[in-house]
Amino acid sequence: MNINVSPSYCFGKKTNSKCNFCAVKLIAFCGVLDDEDILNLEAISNETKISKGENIFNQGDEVSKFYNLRIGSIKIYKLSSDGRKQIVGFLFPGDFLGMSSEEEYSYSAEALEDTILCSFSKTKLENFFIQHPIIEKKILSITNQELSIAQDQIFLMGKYSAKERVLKFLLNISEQRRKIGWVNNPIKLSMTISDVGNYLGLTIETVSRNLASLKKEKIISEVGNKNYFLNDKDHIHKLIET
Amino acid sequence: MNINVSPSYCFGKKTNSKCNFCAVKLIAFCGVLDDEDILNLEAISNETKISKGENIFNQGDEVSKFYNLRIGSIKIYKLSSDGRKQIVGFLFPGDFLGMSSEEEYSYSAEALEDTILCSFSKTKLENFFIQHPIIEKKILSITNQELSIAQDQIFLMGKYSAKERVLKFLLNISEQRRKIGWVNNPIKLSMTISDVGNYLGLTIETVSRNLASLKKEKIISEVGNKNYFLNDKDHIHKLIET
DNA sequence: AAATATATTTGATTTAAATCAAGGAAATCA
DNA sequence: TGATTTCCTTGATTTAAATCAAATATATTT
Repeated sequence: MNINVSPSYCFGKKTNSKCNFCAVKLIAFCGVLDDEDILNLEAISNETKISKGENIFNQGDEVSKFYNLRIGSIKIYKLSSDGRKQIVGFLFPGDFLGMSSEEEYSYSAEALEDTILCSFSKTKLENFFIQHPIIEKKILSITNQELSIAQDQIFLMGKYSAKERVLKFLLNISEQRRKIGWVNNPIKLSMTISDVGNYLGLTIETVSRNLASLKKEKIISEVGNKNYFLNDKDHIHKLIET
Repeated sequence: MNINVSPSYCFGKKTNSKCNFCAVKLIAFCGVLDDEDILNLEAISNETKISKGENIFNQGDEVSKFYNLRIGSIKIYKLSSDGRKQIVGFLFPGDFLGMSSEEEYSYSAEALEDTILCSFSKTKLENFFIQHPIIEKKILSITNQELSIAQDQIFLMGKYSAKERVLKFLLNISEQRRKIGWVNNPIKLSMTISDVGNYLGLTIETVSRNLASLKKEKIISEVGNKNYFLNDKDHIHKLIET
């Protein structure tokens, strides 16, 4: 006998709430809200689907919406007027994006795979912040975390060798997966080697060569295309001092 | 006849307020408060003097205080366990520091010259935030600005040549001086060339050589020790696309 | 003001990673 | 399914910046 527990058969307040069944509920900014407030937040949220390769917004566009990444992954990058491009971060389920200190988005955001986001009108979410200071506090905490990650990236680019950068990148992805409760070894990469290189301040060739060399040294294994297994995490952590 | 306008001879509410005579009042986080609230903030603030070369706090220390830089300048840096050091930012009058997403400071802060800060107990300032949401909003805006600056630095380290980095650094310092209403050309540097190199991901020698080459090309002039004049800002902006 | 220490410049040489080049593997499309 | 495009790997060569080395300038201490 099967007991049907699908949302439409449930009774009570939560019946119509998508948020209560959301996979990233506990790790996203909205996770600090109680059931009642989350319904109020849901009332001002929309679902946005973005196909692989499409942009969510572009650097310089007026900030009109904030987003929460639900399914998929995103690269955020900056462009200079002479056409140089630098990826400044990768975003994964649960991550918040779109906030800026300026009126315009300070970077572009592109989906690395078919992606689903919650979108919020900037003004509506800012009003929600006023009614729910706990959310603004959470956003501040998230922004401080992002700042810390960016500073770690500055460290990496200033002080790490190519091989250390590649290995640290794999460790970071693994750690991120662990944080959101996913399998964190092996890790299947959603970005291209070209994206990895761009992010790490290296060329494609250098990343490829260093991945090859890490495989040869049995520090990592490739267990399927762009699916990497970190063989001895303790040993790897000793290779990369933090 | 002289009219004495020194604080102690003034009448009314503002008489005992140091904040009302503070040089960075308008550019610092506290600038969003009205005269009454600024007195309440002053009540929980203390003055901290730090000598050149001394640390305000160290990476890993428990966060107990937040600071606002009043006079002087600061370098913030990260250390790895194997002793590598990377400067991740320079701070100037009006800048806020000490906030972290963790319980510990995520970087160390050292005074580049004799420095005076306003210090606030973490808990007292956090309580003040609850009473004055406008302040927390301002701090969020400042943190987003810092994040943007960090992302620009990632761009610089990933895509700029040594000469571009050095020139961009001088432009950034000049722009920062303009923002706080200081003379922004020439600019006297408070940090060593070694600090500049560390921050830019270059060696001392490379910075020195590139400064020499910029001088030879008449793009900049040194008008006193570590005091640089940017000769044609429009031209320089064309050299560094943003 | 001299002595010492620290910071900066300039030159010679090395090197890690970039660039140039070409073949092979995946992914996407018709 | 095969064709086409995009992505990745590996090798040869170049190069920008690091390293090594030594002299000079500036700052600090006695």
